[in-house]
Amino acid sequence: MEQKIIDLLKRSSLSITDSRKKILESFFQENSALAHADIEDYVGEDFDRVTIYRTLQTFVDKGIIHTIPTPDNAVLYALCKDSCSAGHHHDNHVHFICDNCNKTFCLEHVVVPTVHMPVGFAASQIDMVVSGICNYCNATT
Amino acid sequence: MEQKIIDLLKRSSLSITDSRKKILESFFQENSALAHADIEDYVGEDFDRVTIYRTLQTFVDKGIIHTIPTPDNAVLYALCKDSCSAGHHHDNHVHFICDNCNKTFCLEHVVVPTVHMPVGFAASQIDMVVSGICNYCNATT
DNA sequence: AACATTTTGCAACATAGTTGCAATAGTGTA
DNA sequence: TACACTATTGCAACTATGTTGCAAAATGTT
Repeated sequence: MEQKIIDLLKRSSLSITDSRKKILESFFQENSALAHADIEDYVGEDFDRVTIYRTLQTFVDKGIIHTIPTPDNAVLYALCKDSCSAGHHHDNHVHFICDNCNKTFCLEHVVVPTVHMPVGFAASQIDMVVSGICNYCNATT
Repeated sequence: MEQKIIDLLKRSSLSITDSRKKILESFFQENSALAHADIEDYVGEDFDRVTIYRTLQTFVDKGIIHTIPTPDNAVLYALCKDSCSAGHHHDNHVHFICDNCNKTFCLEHVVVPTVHMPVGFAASQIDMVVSGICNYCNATT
């Protein structure tokens, strides 16, 4: 894990710092998308709030994570797949929010469908967020 | 307009107050979705910030307006069509955000497509937000 | 190890949204 | 129209979230 994280940082030409390692670790540890507050909880008192904001912004810029829009307007972040590179995200998959456990997942294999736009409208990006019950909650209740 | 607004409030069994009239007016006046700040600008100094928050919440509860999730996580509100009733929204249409003029529109006639969920996931609500260039901006540039 | 460059922490600030409570305005009834 | 009852509003205070400038500390390079 430690090595995987260091490799990822090097590949993105970022210097290896404690906060970056810890924050990336939180994403690999949890398998769902994380809110800023989740990360703050995970890293504990080790790092300043501001550092987390800046680190997340850096990761987004470098294509390591992407943001997810949610209906309740909380900012969520999730790891990008390897195909993402700096400034060129490929996160055209559907995001799923579980109403039960409240976790958010990337449905990597569910591609956002195209829709037919009215005359005059030109689409450049499409976000799709589905909410409901996730597979884990469905299996255990 | 005044009468249309009063009728709408009565139909929702809400008392007719100055702030409710003024805030509804802002939605009928502008044809796009509005952020809290837009409404604050529109009503000026007439009403307290808190009143606007509470009024918007009331309108959402009564099915007069609905919220729109946006990729940059600003809360937007737009008028519901008549088919919406209290606690039972039918806003299953696509929302469009113009990257040029920054306005958000309800594409009432573009229905959110269904997508095939992975095994174990049950979808209950789908939000779709498209960004690009709107018909007005495409026509004038 | 020494230096230049990044990154971090702190303080201060800005914006967004919430809550309790007293004052005010709106509604139905006589 | 006046009254009383209820709903709504404004104020103050508070929490949460996010940003910026600058000095101190850590990182990468030689």
